[in-house]
Amino acid sequence: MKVRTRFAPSPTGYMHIGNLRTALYAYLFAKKNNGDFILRIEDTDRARFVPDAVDFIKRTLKAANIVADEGPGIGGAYGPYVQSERMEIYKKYAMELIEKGAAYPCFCDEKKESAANEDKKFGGYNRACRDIPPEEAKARMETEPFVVRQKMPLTGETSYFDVLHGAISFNNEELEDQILLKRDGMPTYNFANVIDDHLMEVTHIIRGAEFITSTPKHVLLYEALGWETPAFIHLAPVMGKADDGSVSKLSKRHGATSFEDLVNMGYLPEAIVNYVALLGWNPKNSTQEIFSMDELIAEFSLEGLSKSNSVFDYEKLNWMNGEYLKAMTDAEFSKLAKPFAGDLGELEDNWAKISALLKTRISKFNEIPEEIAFLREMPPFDANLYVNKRNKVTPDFAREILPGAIELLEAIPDKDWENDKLYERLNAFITEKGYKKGAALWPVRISVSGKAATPGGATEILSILGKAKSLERMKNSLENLG
RNA sequence: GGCGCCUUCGUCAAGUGGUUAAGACACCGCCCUCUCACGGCGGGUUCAUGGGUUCGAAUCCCAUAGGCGUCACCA
Repeated sequence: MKVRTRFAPSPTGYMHIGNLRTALYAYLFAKKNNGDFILRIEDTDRARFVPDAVDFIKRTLKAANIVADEGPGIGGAYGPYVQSERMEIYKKYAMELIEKGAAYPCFCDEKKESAANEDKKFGGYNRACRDIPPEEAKARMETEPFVVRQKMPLTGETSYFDVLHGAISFNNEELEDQILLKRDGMPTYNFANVIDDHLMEVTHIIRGAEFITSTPKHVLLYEALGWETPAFIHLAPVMGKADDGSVSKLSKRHGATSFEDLVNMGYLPEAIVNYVALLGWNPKNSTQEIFSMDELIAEFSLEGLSKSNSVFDYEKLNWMNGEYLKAMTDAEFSKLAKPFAGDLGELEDNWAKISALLKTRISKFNEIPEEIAFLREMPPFDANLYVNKRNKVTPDFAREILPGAIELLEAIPDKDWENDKLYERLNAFITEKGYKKGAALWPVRISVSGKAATPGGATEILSILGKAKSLERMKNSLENLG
């Protein structure tokens, strides 16, 4: 039998990182087994419907390089793939269950139903509806508003096998007569889900652990319909860590939690996918951590899934993103990083040089503006910045060396104002004077950057700034030294 | 609260009765070095607790604790 998995989000206009991971695993499993991956939109809650959310989901999956074989706008033999377009189908099966006596319509008014009632089993209203004869039910359904409920067993237990967790069972007493069709005619998640997964021939349901406790309801539905149950795989949730060290389900208070947020911060989609893949899954027999999508597909297996919660760790994501950045060519990096650089003004022409220096120094693109701020504008700084213990540099030494360095640089023609030549000249000067290279170049770099740490060394910064600006900065710095 | 799932370094995790309990991030040290970073080398820190079973337990069983989830005409 061909493996078929699905990702079935509700259209909220937001792709939580946990959902992305669920989609990824479903996709990887399908592809690993030469199966199909289906996108299905579960938009049965009219109140929460967000316009354009379907497009958003599709764009997100595309950016993440998760490709659906079937879905809205993609096509496939099992459509439509949007639940609101499948109303007739759900209605048909609901009627079938009513005929069978496995479900029944409830005509009680909404208020009464929602009122608290000790008889929870029947949703807080009278259980008499349960025994309504099918004929009478059908007649009243023509004129009165109703919901359809499934008759749940009063005793015994329902169990199922979860590929990850093994056998799980629940007492049927815990289950109330679940609603199949809502008052507005829409199916509930529990109902539509079962119908669609069966009709779309889904073989493996990969979804979040929050569905563990509602799965017995689904199982009872499969049984009532006389259908075989698919395999269930319930994934442990992704947690976030708060500043106080406490851990809870990943949410806004932990910072960015959607794929889009992360991309906007300057993380690469490939790196996010790679990191998320490893949050709750690991390749057996290997310590590899950097994976392309194809490698993930090749390595993926259900055995590598973790049963326990995992905590989203920005530090590790940073590292991984940095690995992807470093693996890029300078040209690729330069191009992708550019939109994060802001207005470069006169530095525009030197972006290639600047970005090359940035590549090994940032973990994500949004660090760029701060990294290069000193190039736009000389930051004010204190003479103590000239102090460098390791090279035994002091402000006095800066006073000593700077005038000579300025004089030397001033003599260099514009055409020779580039890194290699600058380095060569400065080096010759340093050797001649008997200075140590590290010690001599430190004050130069400070005088021109005003920062203890910079992307690029002294000569690289000089070359980016250009002769005029460099000398202006050096002279000012020397003057400020007094 | 009932029910359910889970529990190896701070974090991601390997491990399925006998291991010096992998590896990675982060952290620390050294080397490299025109600062920082990159790169190289090295280091510390872990089996939630208490009982069993066993010659032997991170691995099996029970209990406790803690975390998470779920109890909707939301998914």
